[in-house]
Amino acid sequence: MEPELPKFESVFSIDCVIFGFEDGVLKILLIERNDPPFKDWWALPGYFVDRDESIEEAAKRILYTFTGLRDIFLEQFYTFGDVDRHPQGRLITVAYYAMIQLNGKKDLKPTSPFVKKAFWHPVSDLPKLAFDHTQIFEKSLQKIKRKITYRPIAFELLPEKFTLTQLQNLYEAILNKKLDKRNFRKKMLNYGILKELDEKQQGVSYRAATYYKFDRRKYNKLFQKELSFIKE
Amino acid sequence: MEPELPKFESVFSIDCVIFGFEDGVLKILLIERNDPPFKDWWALPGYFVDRDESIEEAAKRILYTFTGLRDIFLEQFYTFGDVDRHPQGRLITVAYYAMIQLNGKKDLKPTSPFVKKAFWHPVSDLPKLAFDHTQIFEKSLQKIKRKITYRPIAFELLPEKFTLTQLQNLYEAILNKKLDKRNFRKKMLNYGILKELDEKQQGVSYRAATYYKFDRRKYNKLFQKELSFIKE
DNA sequence: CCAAAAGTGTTAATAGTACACCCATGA
DNA sequence: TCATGGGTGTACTATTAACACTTTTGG
Repeated sequence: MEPELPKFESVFSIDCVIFGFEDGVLKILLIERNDPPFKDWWALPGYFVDRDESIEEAAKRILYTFTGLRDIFLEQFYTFGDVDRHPQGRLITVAYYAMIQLNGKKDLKPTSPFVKKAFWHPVSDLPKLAFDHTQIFEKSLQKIKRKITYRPIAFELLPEKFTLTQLQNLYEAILNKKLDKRNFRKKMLNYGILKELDEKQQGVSYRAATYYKFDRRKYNKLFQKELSFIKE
Repeated sequence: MEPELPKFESVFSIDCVIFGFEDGVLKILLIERNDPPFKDWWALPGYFVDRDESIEEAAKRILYTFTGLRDIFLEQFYTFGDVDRHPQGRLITVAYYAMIQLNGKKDLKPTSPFVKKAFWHPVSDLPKLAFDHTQIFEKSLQKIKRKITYRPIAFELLPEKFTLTQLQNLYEAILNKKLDKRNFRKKMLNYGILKELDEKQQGVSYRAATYYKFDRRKYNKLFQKELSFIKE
């Protein structure tokens, strides 16, 4: 048997960058803080991890109590630990990002007393955020820019049915550059991971676009070998 | 002024996966632990972060005291925080990897009392490691496999002067697959980031290979836009 | 002269890029 | 009939993949 060793306590937190996409605009979820430090500031949803929950569980719990959102796939992307990043002492934060279908998830219902409100905000126009959250956001954007080029994570941001133009707008919003329409469509359709639906747009005053669906099964077969997904 | 807030104390640690390359074999640096828990086990170099040092400073300090290695570029790649990953309580660990030129750095001189010895071990044949270090190593390998395909981090593992065959062997060791010699050379030379030297191998009983040097300046110009570096 | 690794080119297939007009729809 | 976005093809270039023999060197 090993001798009895002292127990230690850890204090650490998580922050979440939740991306959504609406009206061709890339947004993230912010909260207004209800408590000091940074009371009344806008911030990323984040809080302390309980001692008996995994980091991911914590991320999910905090996201739920801060926003009412559930069942979201979160991916860890970086850990921030500068000595002076929190006024109450040394605190490290494990940061996660997620991408969600924003439609139908507009009315956010925080139940946590630490949150005054939760809301979506365009990434192109972010104000100064609490703590080092601006830096955390920037790192997350950097990560997803890279990731959408080799993994089809962008589909997470779109509704079940979407048009190719919506998909292209999303890529353009994340990569922050224009793409060629014909080449984009050719490429996306070539992968064979989009299923064309019979359904078309309704009630638009221009030619109705065809809806497509992401075919996750075909994707899984195709991308087991981790191919490059789109060139930069 | 904001009201006085309670201070908190964090306990967390770092672990390092240090890659080296020698005789065509990819290796990592292990230590033999001198203290419980997992006394006498082999482990990744890692220890607690001091309260007034950044995570990266801690990683450098710990690596130095555990191995005698200095001035190494460390890159954070993941944070491990399962509830039961450490027998003394909840502990999260920020993991870093580094790639170093192994030649001339074979005699490792740990000064820390927590370390019995430090040594290089082939990755192809790792024993069971302390804590969740096997899992940490596997994640690091996954990360560098991806990274060498778009960034020339592999050069860090080679001596200043190297032959194209050495470079190819390294890629093959990391990716764990054979590459075509002609295509590999063509591609590497095409990037224009290798400088051919006048020098050739000495004293080999076969045609002497030309030495090359990595041209960091040209690389920086070329890869500002983060191109894809090698296809998988 | 043998063993061992260095070094070298071509071809075919695939993927990427650049580019402009007609189509369908509702108002 | 007009405004709006949907939808389409071709030619060129670049990249990738497959593939085998000659050269140099020391022993």
